[in-house]
Amino acid sequence: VNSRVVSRSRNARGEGTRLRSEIVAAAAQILAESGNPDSVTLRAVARRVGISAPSIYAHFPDREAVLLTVIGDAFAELSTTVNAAISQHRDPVLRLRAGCAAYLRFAQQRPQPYRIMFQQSHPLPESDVDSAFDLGAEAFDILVAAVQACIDAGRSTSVDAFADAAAVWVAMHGYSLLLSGLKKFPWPADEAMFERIVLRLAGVTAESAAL
Amino acid sequence: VNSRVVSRSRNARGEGTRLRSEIVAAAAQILAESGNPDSVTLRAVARRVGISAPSIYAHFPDREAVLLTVIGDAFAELSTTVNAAISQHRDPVLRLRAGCAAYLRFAQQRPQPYRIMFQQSHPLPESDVDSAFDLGAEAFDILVAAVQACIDAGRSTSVDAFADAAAVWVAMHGYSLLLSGLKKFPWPADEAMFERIVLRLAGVTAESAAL
DNA sequence: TGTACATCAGTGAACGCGCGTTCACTGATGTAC
DNA sequence: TGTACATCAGTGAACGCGCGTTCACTGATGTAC
Repeated sequence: VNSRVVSRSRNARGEGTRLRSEIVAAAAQILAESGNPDSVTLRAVARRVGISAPSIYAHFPDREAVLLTVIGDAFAELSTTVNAAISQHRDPVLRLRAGCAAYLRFAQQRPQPYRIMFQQSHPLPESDVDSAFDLGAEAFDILVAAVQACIDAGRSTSVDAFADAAAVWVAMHGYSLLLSGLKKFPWPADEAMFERIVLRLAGVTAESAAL
Repeated sequence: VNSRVVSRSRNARGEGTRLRSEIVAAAAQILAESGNPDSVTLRAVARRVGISAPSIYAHFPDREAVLLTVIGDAFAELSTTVNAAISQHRDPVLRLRAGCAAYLRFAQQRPQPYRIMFQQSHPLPESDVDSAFDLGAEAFDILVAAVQACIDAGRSTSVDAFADAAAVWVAMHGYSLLLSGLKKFPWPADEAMFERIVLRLAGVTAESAAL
């Protein structure tokens, strides 16, 4: 048993990571369809992937770890997509607009992950809530900086970038959730809402907003 | 068996309604503690009330009906409390302030029912989603009217009461959820947020807001 | 006032189900010699 | 090139659990006569 010590760590043979990502994708699908983390069961995931449930244990210690990966991926994607949108512009108002638009787009396109990302409901252990919180705080700093850049450029009347960024964020959050949740509500045009919950709350001056 | 036809309907003997309301209260407690409608099981409710699970069937056709009653009660309470707050004032700005403050207070004091009330996640059948929607729409009309009253009194610069009321609502919604969910976030003072997401979005003029 | 009986709230056992997780296993894959 | 064998991905059966719901029941309560 302990004879050969050379040749350590075989390194997965092609599968391994593939199955792992199939598991995560299936879990994400189920979550997107049901909107309920409780329905992301190991057996349901395994059925969708076409494997037996115990196979999942080769890649994740338990059910919670699967869900955590899905949510962590969603955070990473949101962060990436917002950063990409912002960095396409140099004008501070355009950067703010693009970042917020990307945020709202993500929330509309992935309503269920979005909803669960910012929900305290305890499928997550304390340590992971904290790490998700750090990710979120980092993203929020970007928003504060974007508002501050508008102030510095004389394009916003804001006198408190942090508080105004917080207002923009909560408004975007509420709009995202309600827009995807209450489809029957006679929502004003998207641009009208955007003008109010982003530009007005950020104190962007009218002539600046008009570009 | 079919001899006596006189003396119909005995009318519960004291209990009956009492047990029913104990069931609803227990379900509401469980929901408030867990934040997860799935954990409001008939067995858990029965354990808390101190009865056997099948006893619940004397008062509700199934599990879903219990949850529905809890949520319906929460809607009724929100509506009542907001209306009561508004009707304590005659000044339109004060009415708007009081109504919104009451809304935010409700959401902070009953975070879990609040969260589930406005969530599309399907524990509810279509017809009940619709009736909840009607309740919510009615409450929203009150907000629109409050904003319009400010406009009519020359206290708001708003030119679209409906769109501005929608903006106020989504912002209050997002603030409510995030404030109770992210307790570690360094939130600005409550008044600072209130000023932004209610008064500024409703277009209430500075001198009017200052009273 | 007394008694037979209808009514009613509530019980306890049982059903079938889907779940997370464990465990001993199987068969294909690649490597050492 | 051939063969023994370690490794590894994945399986199938089984466990104990909590669940919603059904069903036949029990015993207290109140009413008709």
